[in-house]
Amino acid sequence: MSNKAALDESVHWADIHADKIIRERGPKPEYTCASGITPSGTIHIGNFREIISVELVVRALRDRGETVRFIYSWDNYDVFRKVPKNVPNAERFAEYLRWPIISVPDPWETESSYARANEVALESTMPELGVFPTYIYQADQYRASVYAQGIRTALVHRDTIRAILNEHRTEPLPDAWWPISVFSTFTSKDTTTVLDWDGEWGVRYRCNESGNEETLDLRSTGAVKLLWRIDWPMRWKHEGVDFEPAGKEHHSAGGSFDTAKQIVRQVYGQEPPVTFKYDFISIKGRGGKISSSSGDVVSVRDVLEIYQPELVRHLFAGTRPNAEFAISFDLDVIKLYEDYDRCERIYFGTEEVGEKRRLKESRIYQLSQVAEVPASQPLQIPFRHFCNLLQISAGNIDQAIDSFPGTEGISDAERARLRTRGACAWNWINRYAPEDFRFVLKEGGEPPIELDPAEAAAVRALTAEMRDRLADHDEKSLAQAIYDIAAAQGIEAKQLFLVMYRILVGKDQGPRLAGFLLTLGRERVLRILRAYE
RNA sequence: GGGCCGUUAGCUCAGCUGGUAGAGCGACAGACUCUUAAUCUGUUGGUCGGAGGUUCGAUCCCUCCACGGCUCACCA
Repeated sequence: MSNKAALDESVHWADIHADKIIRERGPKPEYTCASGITPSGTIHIGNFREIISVELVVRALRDRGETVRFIYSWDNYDVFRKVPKNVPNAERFAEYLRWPIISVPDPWETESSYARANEVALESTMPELGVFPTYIYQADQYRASVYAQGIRTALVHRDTIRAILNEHRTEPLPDAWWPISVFSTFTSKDTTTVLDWDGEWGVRYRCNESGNEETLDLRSTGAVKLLWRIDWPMRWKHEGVDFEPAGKEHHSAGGSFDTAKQIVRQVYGQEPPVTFKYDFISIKGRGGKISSSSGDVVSVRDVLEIYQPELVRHLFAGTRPNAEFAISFDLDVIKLYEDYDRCERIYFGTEEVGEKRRLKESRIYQLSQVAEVPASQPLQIPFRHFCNLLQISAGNIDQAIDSFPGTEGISDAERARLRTRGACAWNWINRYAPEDFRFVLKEGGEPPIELDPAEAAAVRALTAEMRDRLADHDEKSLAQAIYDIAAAQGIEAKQLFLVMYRILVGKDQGPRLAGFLLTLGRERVLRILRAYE
């Protein structure tokens, strides 16, 4: 599947777009794929769709032998417009309104700025997901006057740009409109009025609060910034962007992508990048869109605590970008882990499916890998079973792994992956699993529960079975033995199950008993049952 | 008002460049004298939103319409 023919046949959206980029942009020694966002709030899983979409296309291009530059632009020179709800001491932060977010202190007091805090939260999770963009910080770029020429070009074509923007506006932009904003060197705020431009590098403005006026040189100042709708096409030109997707809010006629396309052509003399539109992601059970300003968001880290990295990639690789989907933390988690495991078995041929399905699933599996595809099928511990093993081991992940048959000889890498899955399973059990899924194993020192004579005899018989003949049993035969014991004592099997669960976990139900007893093992079962012998 | 997307079995959705439809779940039946949306087997199930058009042939292309949703028109 890694050969070229298979890639050409692939109908995966990442491959289709990779082919489209090569076709439309022509052969290039290096393709630039861009992504970016404003770190003006917690970066949530919806924002992540931007990065992962680019990542998957980048992967597809590289699979074709292309060299790719993957850039991620943080617009940390954006304006601090409102104080998010999740910020401590919110009232204290009101004074920073209209400052560039890179100049707003970190409310959590660990990073150099509010913007940086949001950036770090995301950047720190990307390596786990196998995503390694080159980060570009807009504030650094502007402050170093890297975009001076791009700004000047926008000023030269000011009328063209205004006309383009006016095509879709209700109110036309005024004559005094300029494609730039200025951060006052007196107050740090963007509450300024551009007064004039000298036709070269000089921009004169007035600080609305202090009343001061000043002329800045674009080649040396960092205070002048392009407005968003112009900043975007300017950067396409500056970075030579070949591909950049965008959220659906940008892709309507008159939206920012639409006007950026015209501006990059008419002002910067370059063709707009290949693109596609991606839809929003919602959170199942919470309803509605994710709002980063409300503070109640699901971050990438939150998702990684329940879904191992391959699952996260699988979620996005397996869904068309223009389809909305809801991420969920309920019982769906089990199904999604099962889906991933099936996808893996299909890739390795241990589960038979039709050829079309196999090709599709195989490609999704490849794209879901954080690094290289494993050489052989890794050992799978089903998520649900893992949850049971972990509860038996009271959360000891290695112990849970060791109790699973076949884990003796696994490689370090394989064990590492299982550990990650185990951590997710344990988090899920403790935070999201329905009560029915949870249990705490008894130790054996508790006072015995009351049993009638028949129940007591059945429990004794089962204890003896575990002590003397466990080695003879597999799950099926042990299950049969349980029935036989119940029948011999004249009680319903159901009653014996109930009693056993009460003894073992103090609840009326639990994992399927025969398998459960086998997993617990002779020693452990006998310890819990010793008061009933 | 502009633009985009969707409308396929009860539900959630697949259906590459056109050759009269598939999966999972559900429902129903049976099996397992046990259970973690239990598992297994089988059955059921669709005028592919509507009307035209192109074609030997359209779920798939074109036009129009209906319904649903999103988005832009302020900022980013």
